[in-house]
Amino acid sequence: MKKKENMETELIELAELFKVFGDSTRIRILYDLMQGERNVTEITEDLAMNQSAISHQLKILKMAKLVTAQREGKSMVYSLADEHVKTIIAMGKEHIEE
Amino acid sequence: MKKKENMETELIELAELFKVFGDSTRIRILYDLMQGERNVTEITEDLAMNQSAISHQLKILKMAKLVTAQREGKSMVYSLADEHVKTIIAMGKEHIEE
DNA sequence: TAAATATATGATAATATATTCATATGAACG
DNA sequence: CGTTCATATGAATATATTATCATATATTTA
Repeated sequence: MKKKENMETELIELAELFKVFGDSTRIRILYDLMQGERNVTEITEDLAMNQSAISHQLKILKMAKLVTAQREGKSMVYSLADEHVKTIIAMGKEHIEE
Repeated sequence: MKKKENMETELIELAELFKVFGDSTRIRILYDLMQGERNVTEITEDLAMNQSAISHQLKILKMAKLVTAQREGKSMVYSLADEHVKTIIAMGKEHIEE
């Protein structure tokens, strides 16, 4: 069993993680990336949103380690960081589809 | 494959679900209920918070169908609605513990 | 049925969050 | 090396969210 304080910290971190999933722009970005890697312009077009808004949200996703980025010439190409992202989204879907 | 609009709606619902998990008070309530059912007073004591704050958050959890409530005399006893809650939290933990 | 206990609710204030606009930074290429 | 294209960033605004306070509602019991 963990110490009470550690548990509290862990729960706060958990909430912070889920908070990242809890925004429709960010979820749409993640879903877009589930189809394959994309640069910022492509994501901006796919979501039909402001480029700056997308960049701001990508930053949050990157800080949460849900996506990774690599430069390719002038563009930055984003991808999902790992399989957990897909699993977490799949779990959420299951709950909704009841 | 789903229609584009249905997908959008589903993603928005997903975001709304995760938003519910994305608050430390609510996550702490869920974790508390993972140990067993509790009435409002007990939750209030376990989290050492204001009773009204707890009630407000319980309402949000109930609307999201993450918890259920039943009256027992003067108290309302809350429980986790289903196993998905535990699974989703477990998935989140996995991502964090890397 | 009045008092006590348990919970819920509405309004308010404080805080957090997302989007937009303007602009900065960085890379490629003539 | 100046221009163009791609992305990031900071400030400002608008909106959403949370906790608290005061109080209402509901149940039990003296």
